[in-house]
Amino acid sequence: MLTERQSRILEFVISEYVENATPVGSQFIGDKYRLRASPATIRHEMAELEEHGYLSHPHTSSGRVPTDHGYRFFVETLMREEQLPWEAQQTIRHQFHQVEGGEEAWAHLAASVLARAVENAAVVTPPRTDACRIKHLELVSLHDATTLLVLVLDQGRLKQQIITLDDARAQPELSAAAERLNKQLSGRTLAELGRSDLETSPLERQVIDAVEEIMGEVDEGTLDEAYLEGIRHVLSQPEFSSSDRVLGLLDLVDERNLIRAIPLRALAGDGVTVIIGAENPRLAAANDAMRACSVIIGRYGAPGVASGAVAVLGPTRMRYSRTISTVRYLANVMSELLDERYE
Amino acid sequence: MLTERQSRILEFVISEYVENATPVGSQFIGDKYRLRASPATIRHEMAELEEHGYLSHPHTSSGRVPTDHGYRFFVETLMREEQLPWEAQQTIRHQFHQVEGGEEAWAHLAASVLARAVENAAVVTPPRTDACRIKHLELVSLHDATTLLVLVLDQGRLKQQIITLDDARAQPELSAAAERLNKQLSGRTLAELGRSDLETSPLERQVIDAVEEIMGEVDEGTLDEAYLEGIRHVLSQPEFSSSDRVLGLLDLVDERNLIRAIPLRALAGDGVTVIIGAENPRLAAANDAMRACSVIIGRYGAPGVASGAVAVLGPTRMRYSRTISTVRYLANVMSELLDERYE
DNA sequence: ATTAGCACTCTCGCCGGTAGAGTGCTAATT
DNA sequence: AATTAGCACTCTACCGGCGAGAGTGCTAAT
Repeated sequence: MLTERQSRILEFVISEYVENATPVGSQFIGDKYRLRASPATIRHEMAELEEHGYLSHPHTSSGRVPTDHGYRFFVETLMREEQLPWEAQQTIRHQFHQVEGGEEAWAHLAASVLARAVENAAVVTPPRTDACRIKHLELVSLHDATTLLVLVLDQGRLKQQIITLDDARAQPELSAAAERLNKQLSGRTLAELGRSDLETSPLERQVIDAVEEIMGEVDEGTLDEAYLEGIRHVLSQPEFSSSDRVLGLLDLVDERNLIRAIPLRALAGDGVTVIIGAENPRLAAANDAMRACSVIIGRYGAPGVASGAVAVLGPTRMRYSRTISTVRYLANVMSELLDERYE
Repeated sequence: MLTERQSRILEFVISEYVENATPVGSQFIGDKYRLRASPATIRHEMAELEEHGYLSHPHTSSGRVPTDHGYRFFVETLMREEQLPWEAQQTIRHQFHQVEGGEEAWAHLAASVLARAVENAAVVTPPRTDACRIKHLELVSLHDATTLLVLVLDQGRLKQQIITLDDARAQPELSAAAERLNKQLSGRTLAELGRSDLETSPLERQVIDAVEEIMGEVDEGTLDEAYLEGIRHVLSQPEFSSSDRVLGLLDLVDERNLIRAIPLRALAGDGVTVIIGAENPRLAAANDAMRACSVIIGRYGAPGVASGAVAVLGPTRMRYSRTISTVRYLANVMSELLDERYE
């Protein structure tokens, strides 16, 4: 494995490269970090690190650059996760008290806060449960047979759908139907809905169909609802100065592909996951520009009750320590707030 | 004013520049458009056009480029608005039948369709009325004193807010309160809410406060709800190849500034409005990159009942005829659909 | 194991030269 | 009076060469 000195050199190269985005040379490292070794020695060590795949060479005679492998080693063993400064913690907490809105607004806010905190792009999904339950439904006549179905699910999720009934119905009749359905359906999940032992009128049947459809979508947990903020930060980094790379990343953003590409669901239940560069084949295949990016993902909420994900997307050349602790902190804050709000 | 030939030359320069994004010279124009005139003559005319401010010169010896003024003249007098090809019309109509969702989803879809159709960025706001009316409200107990207020407004708009009551209340009590409030408030606007001649319990008072807050926001017509799609198209144009300009535009996108900067509200009631380059001082001041952009805005819906705006943002070097007719067509389609859905 | 020394490589910025596109002006033509 | 041919001029874009600088890899000495 790596000697003490090699580790230190690797660490220095990474922290230097992260800061300046330029390949770093042996002399510079020796000077700046007061290693008791001449440039030649450091070169020697660097060559060794390169053999092990931790560093690489843009071309014959320029300084070293970390590889994905190098970053991985850094994250795994070299880096000590910093405590998020108290001030930063306060800033984040403070911003959450600004808005009292639905969960969508909440997730949106979180994405925005996170993007600002880590100066990279951030993705946050609103909290979702695995199998949601009906809490309440309501029918409101809009116009002729056009009717608004309002569905309140547990954890305060709210869905609406406009349905067109077979015949026009007056509001009192709709209200009566809604009341009957509420008695029968309240507390049920989608699965329990299916085997409907309940006798139904055609009107009620139609409403139930719509309810099933909505709950199917919700259970499926469409990631299209995720919020993305702050791509601007990523694109302003020097590695994306060439315009084709910019366009590559924008493709992801525009078509919501980015969000689909990030395998939020397939994560270890807790803790923070780090995906560096081309490590995840799905991401790398999705887009060329992604190969120069890392993704840090954390989960919040309680699995099985209500949970969501927060993620940061940035260049591989990223301040991992800072980013990881911010993601972890934000996930914790969101879990707390979620707890406060519902049982 | 301009002679016949000058007009033609101006038209040619614009159409050529729009297509190729390179300054266009006298010889080229003469060759391609079979003008019965030598390059020298055309140069002469171009010099005249430049004096009048319709064309300009990147530097001493390169072809001409249209100015904002030139585009304006083109849009005003030279251009004949093309009928949108039947095929394009069908494509647009077709896509609208895909989704039956809330108005948010609808506006989002429209933005996406429009962006694709004109290959530029598109902004669409969901339909809003000037003064909305309460149709129905509902209270759902979530946890202790934490309660979800669901508010159905006219035209099927739906708002939710989580409120924390002074004391915990059971669901039956909440339902009863909701029913009482429905009887009293149904059909009222925000203004009519204020002078509440109605006697209220503390619980009801609290709910009414929340309702007022929500309706205030809705009436205000927060443009944050607008949907933006397709910036990618704009940024891939050659005029945005330099990365600082890219960042400039992204600033707008990211912070929703773009949407705020576009003065959707301050428009002539009907028809399509065209803002070219720096013509609108607010836009030009908002962002440097905007000076190279034009905005085409159309309204849909019936003013006073429910209306919204659709807009396209693209480089000043844009296919105005095509864009304008697409915006107009889309606005008409959306008006129709809105009519169908509600009275 | 470390290091000094040295040759080597590659980038980057700079200079100058050239080809090409296009203009503006003037004087001749219609 | 409008048009045009002719010509000098200007500016850009591109290419090759050159030197400085940074950094490496290797070898031989410590």
